[in-house]
Amino acid sequence: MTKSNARLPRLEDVAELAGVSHQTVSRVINNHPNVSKATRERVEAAVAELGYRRNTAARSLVTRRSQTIGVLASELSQYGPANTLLGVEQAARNAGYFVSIAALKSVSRESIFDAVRHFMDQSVDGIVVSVPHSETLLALAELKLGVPVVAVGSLGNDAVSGAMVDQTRGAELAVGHLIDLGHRRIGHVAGPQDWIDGVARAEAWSAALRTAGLEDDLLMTGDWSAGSGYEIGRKLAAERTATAIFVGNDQMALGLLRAFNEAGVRVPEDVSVVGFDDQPEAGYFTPPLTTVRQDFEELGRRCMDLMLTAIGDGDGVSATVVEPELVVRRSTSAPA
Amino acid sequence: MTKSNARLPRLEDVAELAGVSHQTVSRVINNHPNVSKATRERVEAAVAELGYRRNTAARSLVTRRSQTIGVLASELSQYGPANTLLGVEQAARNAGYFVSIAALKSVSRESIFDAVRHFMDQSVDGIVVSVPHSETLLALAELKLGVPVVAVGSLGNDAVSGAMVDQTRGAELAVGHLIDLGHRRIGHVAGPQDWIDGVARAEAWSAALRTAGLEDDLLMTGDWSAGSGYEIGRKLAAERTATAIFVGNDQMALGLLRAFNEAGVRVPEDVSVVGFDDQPEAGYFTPPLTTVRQDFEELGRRCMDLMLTAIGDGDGVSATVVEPELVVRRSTSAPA
DNA sequence: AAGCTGATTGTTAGCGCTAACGTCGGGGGT
DNA sequence: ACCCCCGACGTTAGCGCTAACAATCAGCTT
Repeated sequence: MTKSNARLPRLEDVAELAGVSHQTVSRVINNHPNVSKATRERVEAAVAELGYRRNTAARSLVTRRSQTIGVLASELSQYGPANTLLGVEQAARNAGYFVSIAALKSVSRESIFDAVRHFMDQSVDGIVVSVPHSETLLALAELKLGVPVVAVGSLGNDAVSGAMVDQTRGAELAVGHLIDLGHRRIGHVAGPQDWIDGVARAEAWSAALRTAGLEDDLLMTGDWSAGSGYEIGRKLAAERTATAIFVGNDQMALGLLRAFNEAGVRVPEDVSVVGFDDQPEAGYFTPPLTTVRQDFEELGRRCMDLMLTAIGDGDGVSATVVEPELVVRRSTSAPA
Repeated sequence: MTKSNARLPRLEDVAELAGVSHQTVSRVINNHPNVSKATRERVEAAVAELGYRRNTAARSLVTRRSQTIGVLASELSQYGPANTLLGVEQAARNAGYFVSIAALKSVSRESIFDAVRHFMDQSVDGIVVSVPHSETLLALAELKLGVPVVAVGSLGNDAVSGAMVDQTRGAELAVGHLIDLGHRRIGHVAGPQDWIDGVARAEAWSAALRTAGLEDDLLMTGDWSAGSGYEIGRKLAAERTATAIFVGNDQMALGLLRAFNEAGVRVPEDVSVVGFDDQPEAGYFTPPLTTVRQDFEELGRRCMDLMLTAIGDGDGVSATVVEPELVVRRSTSAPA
């Protein structure tokens, strides 16, 4: 790190210092077996002395592998996607990979292709797709791009592997909790229905209600934002048909709480609210939100595990589904 | 994108098809001036026909530039840092750069060095540092690493350039608003004092109060989290010395609101609260939060502007300070 | 008409690395 | 004693690209 102007040392320089050929140095660097202990140590000493670091570009050129994983993400400013990225980054760096990102401002066939092209220009060794739009997977499957693709938030398809939090289980936890409390009229504020998680939660909510012999007719759809939750909350406060609401994420739940508060609807006395995600702030809403925790970092790590196996240097991966967890706080109680 | 098994076309292939030398193709690709219109068009046609894309590794090897910007970030799961990254990524991709990230789980000399080494291994052309710890800049200045560094959230130093939101102005806006409303006892919940923004806001709060001839003795320090805001809020609710609180960020403000609500302290009737950041949820807190908006994406874009000029292909940049904006909602009012 | 200029194109030599193959010697089997 | 094999190295040939220089040719000038 010190010498800023001088040329960086190459294999050749190390070889000279160690009194071997550059190829032997390469072998040491790459942990090839057939190097005697003595030479290995001598080379390692030379590497240390010169502060040698291998040139990624040269290596990539010949191996045709860039040691880089591309992460294609949307909604990166949101808690879930951001933490997933964190998990991926951590696992990738541990495995010696670089992480290149491309954020999508809007999800369209065009923008996806553009980002993928960006990654191919970089010859990434794999792409993690954290764009939980149903459309995305289709778009990706369409262009067969010779590198492994791992999808976040779905189990993938025949062309793409995937890691996800068990949405069905999560919705069951939420709905089950409400049913256990004695609620019979349980509504759902769903996320956009072109989002994988949005439909998954809505379907699981519906299924859980039917299984319990309850009606699943109180369904509304937001756009994940607190604002949309607020609008829906106002309607809900006016109607007062449900005694409990299962909301698709914590942010919409926040909007709901706000609307209920304004309308004089008490939570949980008048209506119970359950969120989804358990973002760090959820425990400080008014009232503290009962919600379903998703471990996004773990999700990201799992993605990277899948990626490594797909690329070929993986160490064998077990599960692809992360279990969610119910966190009970003070936005739920038995109905009046 | 179609041919997955066949070798990707190289300059040579394009050259052959166009009936020119590979160097001429290179010239076309790189927009060198001295190429006749006819050949240029012929080459471009060949490029299009073969779907040629230049090999980054080979190019990097010879030019010693990777077309990659490293973004060193911490707290990526938070609204501010995440959006800054978004701004950087967008600007970088527009300028034809790749964005590589390294997230810091904890900020230490060790972890910073590690991440920087990671970037140097990748021969990044520049590093954007979004780790608003005072310590970070020192650590970075220490190791002179032959590439430009741009710091987010500070104006940098002699070795590092920087882009920031005008924290002083932001704090003035917040405190000024409270003073205008008639408040005389205005407290501050600061962020950690080893964070640049944390001290900047605290100092500006203090300065603004003194200028107005008011006391600046009501200072408490949190860790940016809603939890810490909650703890502080409980104390504040018990003491009831201040009639208004300027909080270092929206999340701590959320905790404060929660604590006040529990303690029966009404906002804004009993005490006014101003936050900082204006994250999208702030408008849906109970009550909706008056806060100071920071345009993080713009901040990220500015960083990239600075980076481009530092690297040398910049188009001349004006300001490095982004103006904050006061957003008045319902958590502030005149004192009783 | 000879020579010069500048625009356009081609040729050559690496960038630093790894894969493939060549070499060399010593130990074990016969 | 001979041969073969295999471990431990070295040598060679690119990977695909760009920089630097060489070559060619048309259009001028004198």
